[in-house]
Amino acid sequence: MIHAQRVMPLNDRPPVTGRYVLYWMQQAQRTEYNHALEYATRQANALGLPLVCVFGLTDEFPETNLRHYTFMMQGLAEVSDALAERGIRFVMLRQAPDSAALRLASDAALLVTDRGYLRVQVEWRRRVAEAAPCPVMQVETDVVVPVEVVSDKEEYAARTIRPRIHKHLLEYLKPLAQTKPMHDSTGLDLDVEDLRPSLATLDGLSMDRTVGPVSAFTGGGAEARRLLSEFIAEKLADYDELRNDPSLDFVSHMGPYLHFGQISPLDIALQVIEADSPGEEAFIEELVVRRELSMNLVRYNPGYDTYEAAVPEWARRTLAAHQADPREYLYDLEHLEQADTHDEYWNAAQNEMLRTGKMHNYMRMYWGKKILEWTPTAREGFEIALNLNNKYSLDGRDPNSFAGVAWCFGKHDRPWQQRDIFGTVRYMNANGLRRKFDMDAYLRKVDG
DNA sequence: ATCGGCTCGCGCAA
DNA sequence: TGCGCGAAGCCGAT
Repeated sequence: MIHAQRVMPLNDRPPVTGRYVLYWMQQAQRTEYNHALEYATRQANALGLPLVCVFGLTDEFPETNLRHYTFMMQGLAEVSDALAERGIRFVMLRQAPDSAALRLASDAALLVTDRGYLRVQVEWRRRVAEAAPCPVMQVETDVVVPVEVVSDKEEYAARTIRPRIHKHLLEYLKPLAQTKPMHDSTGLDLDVEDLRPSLATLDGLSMDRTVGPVSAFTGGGAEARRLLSEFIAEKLADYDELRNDPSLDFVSHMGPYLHFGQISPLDIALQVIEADSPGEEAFIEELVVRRELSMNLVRYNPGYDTYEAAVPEWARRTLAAHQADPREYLYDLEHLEQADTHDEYWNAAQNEMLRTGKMHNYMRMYWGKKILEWTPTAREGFEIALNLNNKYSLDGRDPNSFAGVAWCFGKHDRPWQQRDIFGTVRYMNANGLRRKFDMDAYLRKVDG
């Protein structure tokens, strides 16, 4: 079902006649469990019109490179095939997402899109809603509980958002039925030069190619569902106990797929609950409470990517008070980027990200805490951590990335024991890693 | 191995 | 206004 709270009109244009209903795909790059696509299909059927899907492929997306584009294109090739099978024309244009949507909006009776929370995504939608001659509807499909249903303000911590999410969780854990379009649109004459969604198409785009594709993760909904099935069958039962151990592989690996909208969090949640496993509670906590806390941050804090706005006042105060503390180790961006520090665990974490496009969740915390410790100011550390994460992680620039980096600097956390450099911001060290995990095994895992 | 203290502020009870 | 308690820890005491 599609709850009314998922649907938001972005302008107040009166109904117009048109040749088709347009689904502008941007954040939710999938055909399964996509409320926006289903909403668009039902509207098209109600209006007796065919449905067309448009996607704008730009090489000017901030901070992206061949690694991100390859993963995304693997998913889009699959989307293109799946839409064709359902009789829906998929149009990929070499244009910015907003201008691609507007290019086809002129002949649309209605434009439907999905929702993204980053500034650039909000801005694209604002421009489309303003310039489109037809009504524009946004359907929120990349969270389990719609962000504004959970809270109308920036939440302070997981403990404040948790009860607000759980209050609505059952209500939103509802399957989504798939509707078949009444009219086939694959043969529609649209007078556009569209791109073929394939890896070869990337050759024609100008982008940063210094960060290459990874073999550790293949993009696309099929691969996401395969990994999810494997996780549920072999790892979920021990998730609570073993998820933090970086020498093991007891995580779901859903991050990159969620980032590109290649799988739906609702779909994941329903499958995990269906499995009736002891790991359910811990997993839902990560997938829904903590993930949607990061959506809350990006939605309500316009400076989510800056030190001054994203890091809370108490943390900035205590870090500023320790600004002048001597640093035993100091590294610049280049040395950190090349995993060239005195700390073999940190280097391994950085190398894991460089080589696989993903860093183990627990090491991400350690990694960020050490950047804070080894850079001249907390502000510089914050910027370096964000920069490296966005560049090399497949899920860089996700709300989770911004929240995760900010957490290392005190966001969504509480003060702890006073110490040098950190003040009362939570500290982590290598002894903790060794105490809890087989770190030699982690080093072998990354280097092997 | 286990435990308390560290330290701040939100949110609820009163 | 008071009070309990918290996104993943550390450290020293027992």
